[in-house]
Amino acid sequence: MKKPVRVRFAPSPTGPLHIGGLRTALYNYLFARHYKGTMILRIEDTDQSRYVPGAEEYIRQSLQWCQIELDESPWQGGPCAPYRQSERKHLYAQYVQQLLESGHAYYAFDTPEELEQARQRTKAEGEEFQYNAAVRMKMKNALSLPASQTEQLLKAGTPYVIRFKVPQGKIVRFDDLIRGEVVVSSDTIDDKVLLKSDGMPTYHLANVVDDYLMNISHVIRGEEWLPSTPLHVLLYKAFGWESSMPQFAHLPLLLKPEGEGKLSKRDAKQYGFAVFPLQWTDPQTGEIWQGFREDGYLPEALINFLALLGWNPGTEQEIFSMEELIAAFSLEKVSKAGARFDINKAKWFNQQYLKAMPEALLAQMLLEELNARAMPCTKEKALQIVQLMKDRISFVRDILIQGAFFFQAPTTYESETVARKWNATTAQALEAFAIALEQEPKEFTPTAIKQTLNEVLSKMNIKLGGVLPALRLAITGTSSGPDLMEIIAICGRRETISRIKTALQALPITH
RNA sequence: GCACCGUUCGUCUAGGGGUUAGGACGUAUCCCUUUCACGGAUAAAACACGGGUUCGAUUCCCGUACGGUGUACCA
Repeated sequence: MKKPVRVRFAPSPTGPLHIGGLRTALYNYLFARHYKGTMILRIEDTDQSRYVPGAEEYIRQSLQWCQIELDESPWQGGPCAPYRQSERKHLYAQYVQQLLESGHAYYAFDTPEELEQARQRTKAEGEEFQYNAAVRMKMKNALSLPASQTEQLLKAGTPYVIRFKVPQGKIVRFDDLIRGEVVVSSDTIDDKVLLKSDGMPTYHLANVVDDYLMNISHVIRGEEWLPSTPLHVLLYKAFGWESSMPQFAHLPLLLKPEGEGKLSKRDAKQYGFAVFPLQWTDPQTGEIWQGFREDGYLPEALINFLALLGWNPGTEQEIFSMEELIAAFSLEKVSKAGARFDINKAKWFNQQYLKAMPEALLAQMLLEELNARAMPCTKEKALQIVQLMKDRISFVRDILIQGAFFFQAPTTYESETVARKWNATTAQALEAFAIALEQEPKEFTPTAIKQTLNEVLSKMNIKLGGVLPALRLAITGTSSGPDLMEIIAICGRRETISRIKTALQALPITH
């Protein structure tokens, strides 16, 4: 009997959603949709001290921007509501009580200071402190203390935590859908805190209880959870929920572009690219973190890029729509090793999506960029520019740089091109061309312009190739770009003449 | 330190007991374009190392090295 597929993405609202988290959400979503299952979002806000206002809303907007749809969440509700762990507090207390009664958990009264001292002591001996079977009887808890004293402490309102009593000498094994069988000795696991002194559960308790209560069939999460999964398995057993335990799949991490460690927000600053889907302003420091959206990435491109970072269908297809990803996705094809983050590839995907986009839509995006900069432009002109530029850009914004001359006459001229391509002959030719343009009543299309230019040149007995670079220089200030006749047509007759005249005055003739 | 996970071109990856080890990004060259880009073509570029198993290992097993993650009353 196979359980219906129910997966969850469980971020904690401690800041903006990281790109690695976004990929985890994506894989969960693809898996859910592939199996016609349910995609759930659960907010893991059990650490009140790390709660960041706005983070939850940021997560919502990021997923929405990426078209990752949710079936159940705090924002839309669902059969397992509430979906915020802070609102489920009473449930955890109830379940931890069950563990207390069955002897799988115990009260512990060690203060943070005492624990810190114990850690220091063990560290001095060259080892790492573990609150486990070997030391638990030396600590201050319901196991080491006489029952009467425990009762007294509780009655006196002494702060306590509830710890899991990890069984000794047990072999814990589980099947990871990506990594295969994982085997760990229970002796390497310590007596983790289940319920904190503020009455909130830790991640370990909360995720097990909630996944059980929400009928989660597959836990798809980052590899950083792999070491604590044996503990979770032990918890399922202690609760007697082994038969309904979800299957686990631990995703490889996203690594720094170079050097060591996983991708962090610091890398964003260092390498100058975004690691967050949307721009984020830190409410405490006011610091601004760039986002993929604001950097000019299309959500489809970001998703395509992210999907292929750690997963591959085994074919040579590179471009995938969300529907295609859903159809092709499987956990078996997720790779095991961490993937280095390469922003170049993301750029390439964006370029591909831009090229494939309807021109009218591109024109509209260009218009928006221009409006944001108070640069006037008509719809028609934007469309023409886009048609000319779409194959040469990775971002719509590139048009403003590579095609700056569409919006403003050049103020400087590429000096190397001036030196090589600007001379007395070209200047004469351009002057004649300008005069011809003034007199020609003809339509101002690329072909007509070219004809006019050819007529002028043939009269002067000058070859087209000799003056084209100079003309381009006068119009654009550079030596490269799309078809010059097209550019001139877009700029218009009057502007073209004006630019030629300006150049003739501005550029000295040295040869 | 201990535990767990991993290791194919610079990067993302395909493959899998016998292959010219395939693709993509990036890089280089050429073609196209009197420019540049796009596009096309070509090239350089990889199975971490050492032992097994085997007729044969990049592929399977074991070590080593290296890397990653975890080791909180954080998630």
